[in-house]
Amino acid sequence: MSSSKKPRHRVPKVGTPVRGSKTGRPIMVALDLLGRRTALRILWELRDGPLTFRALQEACETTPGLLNTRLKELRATDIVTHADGGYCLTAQGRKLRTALNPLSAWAQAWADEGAGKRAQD
Amino acid sequence: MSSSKKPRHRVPKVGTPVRGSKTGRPIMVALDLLGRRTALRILWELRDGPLTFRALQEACETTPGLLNTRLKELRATDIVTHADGGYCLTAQGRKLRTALNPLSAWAQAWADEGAGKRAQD
DNA sequence: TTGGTTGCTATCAATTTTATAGCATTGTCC
DNA sequence: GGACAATGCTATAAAATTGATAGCAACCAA
Repeated sequence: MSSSKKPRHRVPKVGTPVRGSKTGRPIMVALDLLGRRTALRILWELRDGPLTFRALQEACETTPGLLNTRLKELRATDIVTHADGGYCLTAQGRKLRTALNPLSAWAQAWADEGAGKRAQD
Repeated sequence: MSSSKKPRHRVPKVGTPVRGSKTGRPIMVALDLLGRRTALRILWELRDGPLTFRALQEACETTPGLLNTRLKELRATDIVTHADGGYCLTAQGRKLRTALNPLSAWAQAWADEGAGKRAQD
């Protein structure tokens, strides 16, 4: 049987509709999963190795509640795991982290061009 | 003078604190900006050229209110612009889109491995 | 047994997002 | 000149998510 209390939170899953997309296409699922607050940040902070729940919480400047919600999602999707020394990236997670490298490179260039600086009057 | 009514919405800006980060480091600003709902999706949907407000809204499966909020942010940060035929990516925006390619490649591989499928019992 | 650390859960307020409705242009078409 | 249709939004209220804070059970060490 599958639990009796209503789920107030659902983990994105490939092949089924996710928030903002009815198709369930992988890229959409990924965009939903990674588009949630601090999801990308967690990936980023785990880049140099495992961190304990609390260390990760401080690194991400977030709250235990949200961190735990995100960790459940990232663990359920095989991106993060809770190994011996704390939370760390799985093989898939490391690949994802690598796939994010161009993003940080872009961010730096973007900042250098002053684009972000012109924002917000 | 700088408007008298209090701003209920702020656009992330390099060098100043953003949601989830007090440092204002470019990567953090980018993670905040792109970590907001449908932000990445908008970038994705504009990959093949300009779309009108409404076409973009349908493509992103979102509402005018949210779309408009995101567009303001993306326009203020020089990632999206409203040219002749509708909304489209700026030069920076196109670079960002390119920087996201590895992500979609990852998403496909991730899906193929069935990782996302195991999620959410 | 007194402390510290870790990994959470519980509550509640604040903010964000979703769902709808609708309006002021602008540009056809007849 | 109407009668559309399309575009680019704004407005409003409800639902969902996030942020802040408190606190607890398990474990380890002194």
